[in-house]
Amino acid sequence: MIDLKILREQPERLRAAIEAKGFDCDLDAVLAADRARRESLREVEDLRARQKAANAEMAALLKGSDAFKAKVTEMKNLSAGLKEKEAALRETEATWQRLALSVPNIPHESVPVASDPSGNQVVSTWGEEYKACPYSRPHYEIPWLEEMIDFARGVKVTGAGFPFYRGDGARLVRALVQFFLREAGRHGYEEVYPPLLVNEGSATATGQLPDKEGQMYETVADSLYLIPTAEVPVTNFFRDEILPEASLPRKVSAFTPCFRREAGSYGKDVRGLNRLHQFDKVELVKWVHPSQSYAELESLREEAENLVRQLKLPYRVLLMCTGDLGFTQTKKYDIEVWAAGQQRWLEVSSCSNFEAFQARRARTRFRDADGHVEPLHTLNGSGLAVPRILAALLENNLREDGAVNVPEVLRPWFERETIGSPAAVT
RNA sequence: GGAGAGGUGGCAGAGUGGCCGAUUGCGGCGGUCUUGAAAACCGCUAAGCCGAAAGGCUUCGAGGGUUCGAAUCCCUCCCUCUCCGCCA
Repeated sequence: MIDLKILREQPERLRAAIEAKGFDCDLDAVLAADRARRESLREVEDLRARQKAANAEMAALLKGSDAFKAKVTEMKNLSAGLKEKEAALRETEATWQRLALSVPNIPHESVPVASDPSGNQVVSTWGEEYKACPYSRPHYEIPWLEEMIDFARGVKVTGAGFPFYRGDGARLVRALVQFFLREAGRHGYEEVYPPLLVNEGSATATGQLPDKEGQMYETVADSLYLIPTAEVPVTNFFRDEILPEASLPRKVSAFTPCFRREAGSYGKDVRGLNRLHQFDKVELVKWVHPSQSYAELESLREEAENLVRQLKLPYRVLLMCTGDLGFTQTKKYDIEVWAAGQQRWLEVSSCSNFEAFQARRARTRFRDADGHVEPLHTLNGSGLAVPRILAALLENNLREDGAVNVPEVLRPWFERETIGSPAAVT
């Protein structure tokens, strides 16, 4: 939800934001709905005030008296009028709410304005992009891959995009998750294991609803949604709560599977592990004081980068342009690792600031020392998403003999130095 | 899943048609007293919306309804607790 003050006082700022993000949103309709709602509200409140005043009078009157009866007759009329106005108000409120939820968040001034990904800025790179060599290949062409990641059986059991991880593959997933969570703990994040299904209110607060229903799996009988990211349940942890200012920043990490329908992206990057309907991710979420959110975005990005560096994967950081910003975000960094086999970059983390956009929808606020209550700022970032990391590890660490080196930092959980040695191939 | 009991302010807990945004207690904040503290006493102690302000309105799980008037009566839904059944 955008700040209503900005909507009313600086609509041009919003118009520019909508334009820069490339969203379709009729701001004039929103403004008209806002005016209609306020007018309608005034009418209703005026009548209710008169009704309440009459109530007090009637309470003092003798029940059966003529004066009382006269009042009842008078108030019957008023009540009928009020009922009509209330019905009208319900309608204007519903329209207003639907429209207000359609206004996207405003990009931060430091975000480059551009309509397509060519406007994204590479802000840093780490490690070297390996050139393709005679034995390098995309992970989905490694001969023994199906031993570790069984796509065919996943298709049989569920459908495309739901692989089985087996043996070393399953263990590698677990090792990565353990590593990510341990690092998050070291950075002061409280580990949380959230529900994997959320209700409509939660999905609305974080911005998945309305409009993006198509991206989430929905349960038929209970109107619950499978989470597309832990961001949804975790950000809603403090929904409808007021936090003491002294408790900020709050930092939570969460490992969960994520479920995405990816409607409309069939045929795009769908090979192997590049794009799945179910994948594992550790998500980092922060609730911070508004004055700190951009500093917190930088530290979040740094924490995510640190994970990739420890895995010794070459990566680059992109500052996303306005056209690549989501509906809810004001500023976003993507971290992409280099996958030597495919000779391309794979996005493994997305670190975003939402300012008060989600907090307003979720009614998560903080109270300062003077007792003032205001929405806080929320941020989140992947730390990290598993399958593409796995893909990059397989491709970058593939040796001439066909085995893959396992990064040093995963040893506490993986316990071996290589996987997929030629001997394992059958 | 079946039967029953409930959902009221930070917490506990009154309130069964009007003067109830709501008695009271606890907790929290401020003050008096005290060398300091405790105790005692006094005061304050919800959020949202509308409004330039004065002020007004909303909210007693959610949504409808009855009524001149609903925390209170009716309906639907959600949730919690107890018992039974089932079950990882």
